[in-house]
Amino acid sequence: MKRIPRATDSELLILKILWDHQPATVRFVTEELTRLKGEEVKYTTALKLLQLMHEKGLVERDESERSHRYSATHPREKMQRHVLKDLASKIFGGATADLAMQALSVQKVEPEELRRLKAYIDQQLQNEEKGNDE
Amino acid sequence: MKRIPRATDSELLILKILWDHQPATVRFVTEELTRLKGEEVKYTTALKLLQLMHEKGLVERDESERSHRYSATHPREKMQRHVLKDLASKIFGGATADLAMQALSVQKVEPEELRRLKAYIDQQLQNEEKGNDE
DNA sequence: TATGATCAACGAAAAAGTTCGTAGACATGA
DNA sequence: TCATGTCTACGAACTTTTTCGTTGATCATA
Repeated sequence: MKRIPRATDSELLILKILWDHQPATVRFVTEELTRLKGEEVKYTTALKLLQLMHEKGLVERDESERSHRYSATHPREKMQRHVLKDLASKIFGGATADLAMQALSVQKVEPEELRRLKAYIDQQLQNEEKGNDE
Repeated sequence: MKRIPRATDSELLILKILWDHQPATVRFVTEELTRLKGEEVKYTTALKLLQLMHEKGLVERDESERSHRYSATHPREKMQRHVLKDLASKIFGGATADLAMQALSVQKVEPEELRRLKAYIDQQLQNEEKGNDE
């Protein structure tokens, strides 16, 4: 049960790129960073970030080829939960339902999505009745 | 429509304190910070942070007494949404319903809370039918 | 084999964020 | 008035995060 290290803003951005395009080379990450940030990011900048993330254990590296391939160590959902938890403790009083509601009001959510979420909640309630814990 | 400035981690912690105890003196914030972080925070450290936040427009200051009283500029919910939005853009693909679901799975949510959330969703769906936008 | 391109590693500078000591203003009370 | 304590302002040291230039190795190809 290893602890997930804290990711900085830039690191989160890189993780997002990796989850979508894993495994990825430094070159690719550099170009994606440039695209997402809307300003040029130098190759060595991306390289350094990935190296630091590798030291921290946030990413894994396949060195079998000259240009290394990087992948996120933790799956997207796990990391998202981790980050949300951190955020919740920081500015939400732990009331996760509040967090969920605020999340919904961030932007317009499609009715279909809302129904999906509702179904998820119903399922949670079912489990509750059965006395199941997570 | 002024832009909300980006808040750092320490600043979020201070905002949380302010929302609960507004308006507050530097002295009070110092003590709360110490309590929340579990390690002593010096008075001038809290003062400096509040001063910087004031410059940024994150907090307002009542200088009518010798010990100034600080308050958060933006209400809790607004700021929470703002931070969530920021986070969503960083690691969620914009799928806010996903964010909401992850939020719910961060920790066990009480059935009552779940029902409250469900009611909220129903209300959203109602509005949808009526063709109301936010 | 020479030339130019690409790569990882590294170190250092720059930027952003945090901590705190010191100084001077003001207040309180002996 | 003098000593003591609290307040704001300020600047500097320090830490963390981000950026990038330089170097030497590897590779492709003329």
